[in-house]
Amino acid sequence: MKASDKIDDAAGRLLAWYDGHARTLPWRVPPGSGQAPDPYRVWLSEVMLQQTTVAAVKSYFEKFTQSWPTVEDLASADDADVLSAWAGLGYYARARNLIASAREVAARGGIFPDTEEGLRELPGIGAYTSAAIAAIAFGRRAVVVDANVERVIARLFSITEPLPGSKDAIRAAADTITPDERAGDFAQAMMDLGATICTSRDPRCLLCPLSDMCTARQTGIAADLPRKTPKKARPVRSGTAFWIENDGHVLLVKREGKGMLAGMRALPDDGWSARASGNGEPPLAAEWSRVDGVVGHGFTHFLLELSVHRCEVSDRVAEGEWWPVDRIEEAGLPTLFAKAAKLVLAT
DNA sequence: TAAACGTGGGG
DNA sequence: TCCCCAAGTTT
Repeated sequence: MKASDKIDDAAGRLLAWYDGHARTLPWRVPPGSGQAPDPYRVWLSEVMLQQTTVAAVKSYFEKFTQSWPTVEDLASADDADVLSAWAGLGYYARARNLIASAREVAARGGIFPDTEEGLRELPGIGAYTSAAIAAIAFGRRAVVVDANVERVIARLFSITEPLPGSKDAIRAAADTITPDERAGDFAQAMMDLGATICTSRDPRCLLCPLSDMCTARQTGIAADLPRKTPKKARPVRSGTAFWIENDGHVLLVKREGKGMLAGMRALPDDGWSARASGNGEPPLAAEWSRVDGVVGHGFTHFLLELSVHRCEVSDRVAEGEWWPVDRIEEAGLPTLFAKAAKLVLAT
């Protein structure tokens, strides 16, 4: 039986609201259109949307689907082209996992797994994304819980324990209102409600189709939920990037490993990291000059103040790609290094 | 379990 | 300006 009689028709209420208020999004099939969603586009959009706003994703989704219309197209692309196309979107492990997943799916004939369990085995697909794809692309009932749903459910049921400790309780509550039919529409309706009505700050309860069943609204604490455990302060690190030029070309390197910006093109640097500032030592002996100004950049877990030093060399002795300076915007630099390049070229 | 992992926009 | 936050996953 449901948690409460009052909440019984939350799904019906929400679906009716969605039929009239669904956002139009490039990766979305309109409710009631009868079109079958393309699992490739659902998957691609869901990965891009992980911790990333709809506004930021739109242009990337268009670019990717135009360059690679099918999962086989993406699977056969060069890694560097995919990473370069992802540049600026952040969380670059997503792009590396995207390539790996595309190749796995292509190897299976281009057919995506159609269950949560099957999807969950692809790299870069976790609890949320597997549920979302199973529901949206394949119509399977799945409890889809993202940050929007956490917020809606915490308020609807007045779950006051702070996140992330309340995740299990929130998921259990979400389960009680998840319908067997129209699972994909329901998931997207919850996310649209969270994104447009049940917003983090200043929820617009007067427009909410569930307002009369929302216990947090009844007690006036909706805007205070969900509570969250306080975050740690971010340390500030400093570092240096090096702009090494030769005959109108600048030296770019490929970042190794699996950590920060791994796999991405970058300027050489002095080894700065989240743990420690850089040592300031340039990668080669030359007549260096410091570029005026500093690049401030906020990562999730630390802040970086990046200085830029530049030099002109007569021989291309260093390891890396010599990239035409006047085409630096096509290099697919992560935002940090794009900012550094901009600083150099502004002087 | 907690930390690592990007970025841009809004209040 | 600064802090919070966004369709989370991996280790």
